Amino acid sequence: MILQSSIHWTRFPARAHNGMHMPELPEVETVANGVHARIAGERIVSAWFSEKKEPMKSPPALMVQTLEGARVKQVRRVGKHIVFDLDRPAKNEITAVQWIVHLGMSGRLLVNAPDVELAPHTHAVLRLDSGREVRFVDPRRFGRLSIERSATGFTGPGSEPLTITFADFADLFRKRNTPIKAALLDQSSLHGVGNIYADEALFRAGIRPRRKAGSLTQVELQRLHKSLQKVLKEAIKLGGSSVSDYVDADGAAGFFQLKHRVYQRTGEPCLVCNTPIRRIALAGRSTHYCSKCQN
DNA sequence: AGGTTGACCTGGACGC
DNA sequence: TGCGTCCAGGTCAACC
Repeated sequence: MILQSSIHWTRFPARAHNGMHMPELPEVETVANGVHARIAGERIVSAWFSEKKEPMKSPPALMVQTLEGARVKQVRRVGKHIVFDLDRPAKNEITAVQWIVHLGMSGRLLVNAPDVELAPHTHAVLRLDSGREVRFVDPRRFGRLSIERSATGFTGPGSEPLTITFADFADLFRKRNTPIKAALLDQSSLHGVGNIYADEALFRAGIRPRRKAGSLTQVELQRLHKSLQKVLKEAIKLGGSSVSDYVDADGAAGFFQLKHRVYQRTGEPCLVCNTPIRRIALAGRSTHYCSKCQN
């Protein structure tokens, strides 16, 4: 629908939104793919970790011991985690060995030439045999770094939103008494969905964030399943267009917000019905919705 | 047991 | 300029 009079609307003080990091599923996938394209097949010559304890979920000594000498087979996304599948020199082990990176709220994973100055809040540096370095930078230190060793490999806390069947998706919400938005954010059922895409998927499905998950009808669940997968895939596709320099230059700034229909649009007119978008607090997060389009 | 709330951190925007 | 307040893409432990 074309909004003929859009230029007449008062622009709310559009909080200049530093859209530099967006570590939800589409962003994490973009980063993982970008790092994979740059370093797959390379060997890690040495590893260094900062003294800050917060981002270290495994002991730094264990991470150094595991990473040094290992070859990076693959870098991929699982939920909101970035998984480095490692090949180790003397592998007489049956278990998979992986380095797991979670970006938290402000984490960044960079591939830099060694002469590029270390950014403030750098907490990990892996030097590769090409001479380049993988660097983990995280001002807020909500990110997490760990080693995973298990027979099955890291599978994440929940189900993958992109591939889950409708039947399994519906089962996640059937008996739950929590608001649907809180249920979408619960990583142990569905992993990868964060605050932006929860709001955006609920808007596209026409469902209010505060509705009890268990109260959704079959039709509403179908709309939600479809909307969620669609919005995540669309975001990945858009992120993908800036993959070429994202890890070097955080070039994704301001990109996804072009597609936001409710997230951080408080007070601005709904793109469908012109009703001002509302903002409420739910599950400790700011939540945005249209009171007319979502029921 | 499932659901809810605050704590964990830094830094940028904004108001006075 | 400076200082206080609010806010941020995420989890968890500790409650009820």
